[in-house]
Amino acid sequence: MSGDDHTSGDFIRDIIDEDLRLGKVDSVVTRFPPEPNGYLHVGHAKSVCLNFGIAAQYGGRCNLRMDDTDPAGESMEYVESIIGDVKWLGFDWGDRLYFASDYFEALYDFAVELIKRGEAYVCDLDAEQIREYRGTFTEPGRESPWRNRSVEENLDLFARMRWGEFPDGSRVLRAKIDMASPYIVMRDPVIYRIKREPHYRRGGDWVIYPMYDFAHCLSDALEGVTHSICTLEFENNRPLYDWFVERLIKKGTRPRQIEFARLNLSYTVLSKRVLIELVRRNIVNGWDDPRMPTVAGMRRRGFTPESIRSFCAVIGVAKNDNLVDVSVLEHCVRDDLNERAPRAMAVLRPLKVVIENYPEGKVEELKAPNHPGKPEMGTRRIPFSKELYVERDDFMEDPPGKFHRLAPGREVRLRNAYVIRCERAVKDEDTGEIVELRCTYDPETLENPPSDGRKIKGVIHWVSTDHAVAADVRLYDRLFDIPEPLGEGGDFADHLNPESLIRLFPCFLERSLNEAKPGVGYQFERLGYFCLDSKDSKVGMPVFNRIVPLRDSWAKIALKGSQ
RNA sequence: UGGGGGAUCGUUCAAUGGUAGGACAACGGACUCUGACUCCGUGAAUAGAGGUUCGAAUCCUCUUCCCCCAGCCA
Repeated sequence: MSGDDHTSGDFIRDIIDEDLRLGKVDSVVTRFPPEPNGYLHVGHAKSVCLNFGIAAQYGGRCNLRMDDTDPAGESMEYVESIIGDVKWLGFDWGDRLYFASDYFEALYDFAVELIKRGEAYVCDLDAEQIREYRGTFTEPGRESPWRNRSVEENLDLFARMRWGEFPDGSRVLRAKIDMASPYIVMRDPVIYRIKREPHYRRGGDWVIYPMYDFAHCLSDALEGVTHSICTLEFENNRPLYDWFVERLIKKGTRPRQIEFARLNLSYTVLSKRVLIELVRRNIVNGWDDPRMPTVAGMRRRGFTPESIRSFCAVIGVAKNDNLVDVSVLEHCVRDDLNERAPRAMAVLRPLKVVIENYPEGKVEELKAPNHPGKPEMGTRRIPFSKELYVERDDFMEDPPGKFHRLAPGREVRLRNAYVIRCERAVKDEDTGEIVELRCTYDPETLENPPSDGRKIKGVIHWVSTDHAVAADVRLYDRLFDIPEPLGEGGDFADHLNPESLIRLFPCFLERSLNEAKPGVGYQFERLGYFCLDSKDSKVGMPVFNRIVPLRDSWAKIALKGSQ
């Protein structure tokens, strides 16, 4: 099942249903409002699916808005990556790509209005003083000595702030609310600061920038957003959100903020700060490293947009803090790929096999289905010859009873080909390493079970040595080796999984994989899902990423046996 | 510590006064030219204590635990 369209009610949809029923709103408008100072990750994907999913379900609209009110760290590179990622996830915002930075003039006017109402003032306290005046959780704050400037003076000062008369940090505009409020955010919050940092879109147009609490709610209102969905940490800010909106928005439906719990995923991190650090410290190879939980990383890894949407639907939406196990994500990826991925054979850790009774120089083109459950996906031809590669793991010199693979004297089915019997293993005289298997085949067993009725339990994959395509294969695993790398203090870097990337070379792929395209997942039978790497593949030297391994119940059995 | 939120199988989401259910994970079995997929089955939860009610995860009271807020970040 790869359906991501089951949108059974969550508490947000309940609220919307109620707002609709009571006539509070007559249509639904949402928005996805990233700040372009980093790449989107799977946590953002949850929000994207929520916002766009709700808009689609209610026949409404969802805007894509860059929340670019702090020029430090923001860039066009991030804007472009965000646009590409949301699009790739399968969502469409029509012509409604908006930028908070396009609202700077309107926002400035709102601030002026607030000053005129006597509800905002220019404060000359510096950052440290403002903090001291703010009070603590248990003690109320004190009023700024600049709190009661006249409207005229505030108007004049704010205009001069805008035109660059004052140095950075020397003054701020504050809302005049309540220095004793138990909501810290209501204690005369700063709404404009002076910051001479060029804006990636506005250049040096502005030296003052609005703060989130001021800009976000008003941007929502300007866009006609009805339901402003954000994460739980903004719950404390909701009174301030409403305070601005009530005062400054007179017409139309006022936006309503609803908070939900952000996604946490085990064995990885979804903190923008940490993700940036992983990139900067070269712990990973860029934002799109296939181990990254970024949308770009998952895309390069080979995850499908359908699987990510399905994941977002399956995990649900609530207000509980959560830590979703990555196995859920992996399940969604397998579930989708199992349906769509063509099958192929590839040997990752090759061991040579010589079929002693197979004619020298003979090549048969054997027929293989591209998907055992879907005949409509067709068949392909696979060359078979006297010399093959099989997986080293598929041979044991002295195997336990439950091992259904090759061992001296044992028979297995070669997938899509013959039953072979291992006669002996050839070892390197010096090292004792097994370098080759000598086998015989049963010519009657192509597309047939053995005629004498003997049961062949094992089936292994293989590739003809002369026809194989050499490739570089990268096995990816979780980035961290503990479920919560940011759990109890310490450095997350101490918990990196040393096996998060394993490079295998040379691996041998069946010939048909020469036609593989990046982004298209293949199932390498008995191994997992793989796709051609979009960046590092070269003509003549393909690079394949392992998207996710197949479930491996033998590994469990083997593990138990060894314990 | 003031305030804002939250507690349901191992994890996650449901149940909106009427049989606590699904998914993932785990375990057992069947099937199998992928030890995959699929199918069948098993175990597994209402934070605690009181109260209201014929009946409480749900309503009330108290308690406990967890998260968030004292950036001129978002």
